[in-house]
Amino acid sequence: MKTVSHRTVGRLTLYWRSLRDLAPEAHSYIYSHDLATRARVTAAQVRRDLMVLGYSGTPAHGYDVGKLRQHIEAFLFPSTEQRVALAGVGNIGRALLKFFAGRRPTLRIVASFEKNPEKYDRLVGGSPCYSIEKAESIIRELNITVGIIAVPAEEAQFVANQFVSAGVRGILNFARAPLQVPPDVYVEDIDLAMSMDKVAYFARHWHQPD
Amino acid sequence: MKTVSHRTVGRLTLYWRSLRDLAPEAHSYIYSHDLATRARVTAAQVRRDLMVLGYSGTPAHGYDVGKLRQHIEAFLFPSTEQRVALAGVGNIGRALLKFFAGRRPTLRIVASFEKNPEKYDRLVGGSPCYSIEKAESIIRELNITVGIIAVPAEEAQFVANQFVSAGVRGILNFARAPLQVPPDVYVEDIDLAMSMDKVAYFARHWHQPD
DNA sequence: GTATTATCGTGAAATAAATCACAATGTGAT
DNA sequence: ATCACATTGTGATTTATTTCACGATAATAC
Repeated sequence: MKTVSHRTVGRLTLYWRSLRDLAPEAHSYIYSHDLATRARVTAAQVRRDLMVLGYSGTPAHGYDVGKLRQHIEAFLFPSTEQRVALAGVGNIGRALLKFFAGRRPTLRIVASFEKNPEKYDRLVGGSPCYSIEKAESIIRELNITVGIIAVPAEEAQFVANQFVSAGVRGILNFARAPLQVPPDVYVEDIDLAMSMDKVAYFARHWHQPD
Repeated sequence: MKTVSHRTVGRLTLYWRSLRDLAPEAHSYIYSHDLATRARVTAAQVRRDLMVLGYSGTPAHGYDVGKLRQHIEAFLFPSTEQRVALAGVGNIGRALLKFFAGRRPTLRIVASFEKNPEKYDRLVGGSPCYSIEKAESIIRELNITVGIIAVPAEEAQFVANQFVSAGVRGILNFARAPLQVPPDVYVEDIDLAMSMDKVAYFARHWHQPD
């Protein structure tokens, strides 16, 4: 498979969401500029992104909503259930467990891990929480391929190592610590403090139009 | 002021954090490659980023840790307290309130807003929660310039409009809806579902080395 | 049937960001 | 003093991403 831009993958989820949220009867076809408006990008960007799908619209009607959506789903979503584990059931961790619970049939958090004995060995946010000690064996056993890290910065690298050696291939990292992982493991960082600082900075300094 | 790259601003917070966390006595000087390792970027990237500060290191010792930190702080942080409001005290909103509480002296969440009457008119996560109806007047009154949106997608644009017309200049948006704002208002989107989808996608597909 | 029109797909150009590569610098060894 | 060295700051280059611009296409109007 040809390599697809990072950002394109992100925007495809925006398009998918827009299509999903269309009134079912109102539109059976949609134009690139309409999709673009909904996702707040340009029409050219939409058309460029959709090129990766191998599905074409027609000049007359644009894109068939149902078909386009199916092609995005085929591209973006796994064919079999993809399992996720989360480490660190503090403030953020618990909010994420609740947020992601039942959100997608093909992407499911099936376990969480925690260092603090008062928090593990019970259900948290809809899935069982285990001692972090058991992470490696449980991840293997349940065939988990995606990990979420929501532990303090000091422990993030340790958790990442456990995840990677157990077979996790993608990590969503909320810890305020840049992770060291093998090049074939994908890491997406969400650094809340950094984002906040950026917003505060640009709120004070004039910035270019979008 | 010359316009500074989006990403540079983000990385400066990483460098600042690295400097802050150095053992105070261990290093009074630091080299670009050392900072680079800590922030998991390249040395050239560090030097390029630091150009915006107008502070130079010396070829012999690298950067004076104290001075570099001061310059980053002067660049990145406001001179007077910058006030923040949050809308939507659900799962994510409450976690954010707790997460940001007391984190920085110059950046403080001073109010939250909520539609549901059962949740407002009391303290939530350390700051008072008001009816969303009062947002505009309270934002003006308290001179709030930064807003966090953690409401459902359907209400996000309404809240953004309130924020903007009350004088908010930067928005951290957790809603899964692209916002429409004037070009001089900065928006940073954190789309948890999109990030999760991206991680899941790239966990399944081979990707280039970092 | 032909002209008109709006849209699509995509090569080419523009813009943004990261990396390379090297002259300039200042330090310590001899 | 002089040399060798590691590091800095930055112009030039490369890579990534977005936007432009236009030929091709198919529906509709006449």
